[in-house]
Amino acid sequence: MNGKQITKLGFEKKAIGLAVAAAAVREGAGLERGAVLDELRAVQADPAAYLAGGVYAALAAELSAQHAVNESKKGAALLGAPLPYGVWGADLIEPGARAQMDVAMRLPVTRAGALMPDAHVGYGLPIGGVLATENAVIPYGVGVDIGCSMRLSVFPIQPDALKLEEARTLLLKHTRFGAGVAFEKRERDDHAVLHEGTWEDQPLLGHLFEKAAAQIGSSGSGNHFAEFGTLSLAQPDLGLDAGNYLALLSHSGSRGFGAQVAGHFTALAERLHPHLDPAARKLAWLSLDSEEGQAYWQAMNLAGRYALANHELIHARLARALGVDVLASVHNSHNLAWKQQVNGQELIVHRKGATPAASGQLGLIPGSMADPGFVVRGRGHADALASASHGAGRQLGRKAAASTLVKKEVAAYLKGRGVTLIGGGIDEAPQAYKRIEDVISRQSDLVDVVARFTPKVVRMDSGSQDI
DNA sequence: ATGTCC
Repeated sequence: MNGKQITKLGFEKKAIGLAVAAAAVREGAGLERGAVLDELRAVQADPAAYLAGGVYAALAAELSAQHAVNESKKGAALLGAPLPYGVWGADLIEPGARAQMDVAMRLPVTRAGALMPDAHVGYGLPIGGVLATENAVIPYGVGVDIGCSMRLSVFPIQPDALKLEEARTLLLKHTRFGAGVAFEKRERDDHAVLHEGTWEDQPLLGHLFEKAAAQIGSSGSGNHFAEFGTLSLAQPDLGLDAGNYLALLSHSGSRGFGAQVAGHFTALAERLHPHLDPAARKLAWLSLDSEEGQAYWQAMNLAGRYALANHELIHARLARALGVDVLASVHNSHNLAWKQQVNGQELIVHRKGATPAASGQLGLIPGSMADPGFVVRGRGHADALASASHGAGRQLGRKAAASTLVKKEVAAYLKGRGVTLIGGGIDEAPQAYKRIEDVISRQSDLVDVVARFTPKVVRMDSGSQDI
């Protein structure tokens, strides 16, 4: 028996030599060439049946390995062209974000998608990207800050009744900002989310519990904020009369806990997809049929509840300090994946910096530290997968903002709008963001504006370069 | 986004 006959049977690479060697043994034992070829065909047809032992075991193992690689490559191949997807505010979106969305729309697990008008480049899926997949979840389709969210509390207080100095003092006393920060031990609050049994369901969660318990109620860094301002209702809504109210708006996420969950599972997804096209490496997914996919789903949802708990504590502390009950509140997550019916099929809808906007659903879309934010009500637009933007969106990256913006101009912008800033890096300057009015105007078919929030006293992380 | 390795 020679290599040519073996190759003709369809054996490849290392399997050729192993098949030749096994055939020589069988011919040596007196078998006719035709019978040996039949045996080789049988091994090829069902390698698993020959793995246990015998002359064909090594060949069967190699064939099984080759089969697994081929299946993996087949399952990881990108579509030749992106599936079509809706884009809102295309004139506001940089080409890089479109290119990232195009790659996401070529994943074999993708079924639908949309790009919101605040879109800009991120890791894997662009910020402002909405992606619907079938039976698969993409850790970087959710993002690093799992469960990043917004909360608004409206108080029974006239906006001018809270003096500037008192607002500053309250924010400094009751919020904590910065990477790695936590409340001092005696200041630490408790929350029901810390008493869930979920923490004991995975070693990773158990390991991260102490960090989560230490950081609960804190706000983090980057674009996270807590701010007092004026909520203006032109018409009665949210259970409130029309008018102006003192309100608190916060943007916070799942802190170190969520970041570690995201890092762990995206690395795991990448390892499980070694044959994924390098262009889509950061979009590696986990099947919801797999143990890993179920573990991510559980951890992601816990991080989502934890992030909302952070907001609840921030708002509870400040409401208590003000000595009032909250009149009305709105909250929404904008970095998360949800099970959602899309064209009659249950899909996994990832929103990475996108506000859920089902028909009638309330949401919050902030502008910047010195620009208005909006309470919106979703219109449930099917092509947008019932979503809207999560903010104004960056028009300058962090580095570009730090190198091009001038402190003096940022200070003038704040002064012109009567905004007092505590902390705040220059990379978060209003000039680093798109104009919120433009972004809102591009999505009038996705949401209706319910109310306007005008920031007055804003606290953010100091970052490396204060304004 | 996060003390940049779970």
